[in-house]
Parts: sequence; structure tokens; C-alpha cells
Amino acid sequence: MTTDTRETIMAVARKMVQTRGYNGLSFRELAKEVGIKSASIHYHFPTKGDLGSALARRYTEDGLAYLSGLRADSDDPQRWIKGYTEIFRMALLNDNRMCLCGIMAAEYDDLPPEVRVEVDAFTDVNVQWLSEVLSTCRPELGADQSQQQALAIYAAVEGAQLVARGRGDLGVFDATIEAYRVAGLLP
Amino acid sequence: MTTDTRETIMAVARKMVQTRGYNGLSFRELAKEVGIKSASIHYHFPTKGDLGSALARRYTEDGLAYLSGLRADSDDPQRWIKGYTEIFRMALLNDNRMCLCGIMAAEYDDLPPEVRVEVDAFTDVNVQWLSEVLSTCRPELGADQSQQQALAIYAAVEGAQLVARGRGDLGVFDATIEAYRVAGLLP
DNA sequence: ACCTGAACACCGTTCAAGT
DNA sequence: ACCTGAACACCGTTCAAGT
Repeated sequence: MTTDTRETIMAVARKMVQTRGYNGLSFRELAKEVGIKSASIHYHFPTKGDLGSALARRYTEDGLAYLSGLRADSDDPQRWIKGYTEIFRMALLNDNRMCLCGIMAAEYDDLPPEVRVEVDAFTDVNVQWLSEVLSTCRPELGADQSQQQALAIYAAVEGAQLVARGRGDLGVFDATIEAYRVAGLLP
Repeated sequence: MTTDTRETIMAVARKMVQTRGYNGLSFRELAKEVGIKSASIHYHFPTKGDLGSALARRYTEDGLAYLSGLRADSDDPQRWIKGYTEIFRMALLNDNRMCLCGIMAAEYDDLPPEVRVEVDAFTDVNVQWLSEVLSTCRPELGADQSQQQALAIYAAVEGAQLVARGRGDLGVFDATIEAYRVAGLLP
């Protein structure tokens, strides 16, 4: 079993960013956890922006793989949406963590351009997938309307996670998602 | 005209936090903008936590005054809600800034306890006000249900602002709020 | 009462030097 | 190929010293 240092750095850093944000990520603290010196991090990721960018890209890839799997494993759009909100729920369940790109979105103005691009790409992937799901279960919607409501769903779910994480109460997240569903925002 | 240094610090710091977050706020940068040395900030606010806490408390007070005014100036719950979302819209319109407590909520794990308390208080004030509005225009709702939906509205609006700010597009915010209204999440 | 310079332990980054 | 120590300009904080 070879433990790739680069992969270890990414795994540890992802957790740190999901709890403390991009600005809260410290190379020295990260290095200590990985078991190398902080200067060594720069060998694998020349700048903090390179690391942040790699984290966001990987996060988006993993998320897209999961979302594609959801649609492959079932024909029920209701289950797809349930699976979607489950991602955000799981982050909270895991040490009250946030969506990597959700927490970074709040730091948008402080983000290096290469990280911003990846945060934007994550949003695009989410909106695209939700938009496809909406087209399936509400075929009367036009492409623009689907896109529009997809963005609203994404924003609402990110907001639910943000608020629930502050409350430190998973029940708040569940109840908020339920309120969205009852209102008809979620299919 | 006496310019109170303490007030100047708070005004400049509020803007900085609304764009870069609590972690992004630098005492040295703040001091430069105010025209004093960074060590002098500590005379008015012993620690960064004291400043952050004062900012959030003031922000909540100002917000509550505005919200109370809304209900005094009109009898139309639709206008109240319009006025509510307008606060978040105005922040974006002002150099793409965020709600002070929304951006700080994302940094929740990095916040000193005295700041967390004030961020929580802001959420409480918002949920309380929204809950009262809901009780007025949907009297069939129970107190718990009003509270619940109020929290959902608050979370959704914060999320809309977070996403629209990343997009740098006020139209995204407007369209998302409209989608909430059409779905029936907003009265 | 209000401000400052200097020091402290932190931060990301660079780089010459090690293996 | 991968890691390190030392230096750099940053950070919040403290404190003795100034007015």
C-alpha cells in the first residue's frame, strides 16, 4: 500500500477547508497533520491557489460521479432529488462540515482566480444536473425555466446547509429541506 | 463635526467584512484606511473578536430598526417581504457585498465565541420577524409552522445572495427570489 | 484619553541546500 | 524526485512609552 503524499495532502486539506474555509486553511497546520514540513507542501502545490483549485476540481468530479450514479441506479426523480440533498446532509453529519464550494463561495472576493473558476464550475455542474432532473419530472417547463429553478434549488440548499451548520443542528437542515419540498420548490 | 474614531473603525471594518469575511479582515489594512496605526485599533477594540462582535450587534440593531419601520409604514405583508429581500439585494448592489452575518456564518468554526453569539442573534431576529409576518398573512399556520417556514425563507434568501454574489450578477438574485415566490416559499 | 514602535508567534512563499 | 531550514513580508496581539 503506497500512500501518495499528494493525495494525503488533498484529503487532509479538503477536510480543513470544509470546516474552516479557504482562508482558514494553514499550510503549517496542514503540513503538521500530514507529517511533513510546510515548505514541502509547495513542492506538490506551488501556491495555496493551486491547492484550492485542485481541491475544488476534485470535489466537483466526485460530486458529478455520484450524481450520475444516482440517475443510473433509479428511475424515480424523487429519489434523485433525495440523493442530491443527501450530499449536503452528509457533509453536516461529518463533523458539521460544509460543501467545499459553498464555503468558498462566501470567500469569493478573497479567492485567487484559479480557485474562483473551479467554484463557478461546481455551481454549473449542480445547476446543469438539477436542470436535467427538472426537465424529466416537469416536462412542461422550458429549458430556461428549468435552468432558473435549478439555480433556485441549488441556492436554497446551500443556504439551508449554511444556516443549519451555524445552528449545529441537523434537524434544522431536514426541516428546511422539507419546507422547500412542501412549498413546491423541490420536486 | 466630530468624527468619532471608534465609529469610523466600525464603518470601514463593516465594509471589509461584508466583502472579504471575518478572516479576510486585517487590522493593519483597516488601520491604514482609518489613518491610524494597527496597534491603536486595539485601544478601541481589545481583540478582533471584540470588533467582530460589535459589528454584528450593530448590524442586527440596524436591521431590526429597518424591519420594524417596514411594518410601521405599510399594512401590506407583500410589501414587507419585498422590503425584506431588498436588504439583501442592496448589499449586492453595493460593491457586491454580502450580509455581514451570512458571510460570517460560513466562517462559523473559525469565529470566536463572542462573535458566534451575535451571528446567532442575527438569525434569531430574522426568523422572529419573518415568523410574525407569516402569522399575519397566513393565520392558518401554527406558531411552530411559522417559525419553521421563517427559517426556510431566511436560509433560502441567504443562499440566493451567496450564489448571486459568486455569479456577480444581480439578475441571478432577482430571478431566484422570484422563483421562491412562484413556488410559494415566499408569501 | 488616545496613540505609537517594537517585539512576539503566527502566516504563505521562496530558495539554496540536502538526500 | 522529494524534502528541509532559513529568510522574507505579512498577520493579531501585547506592552512599555509617549502626548
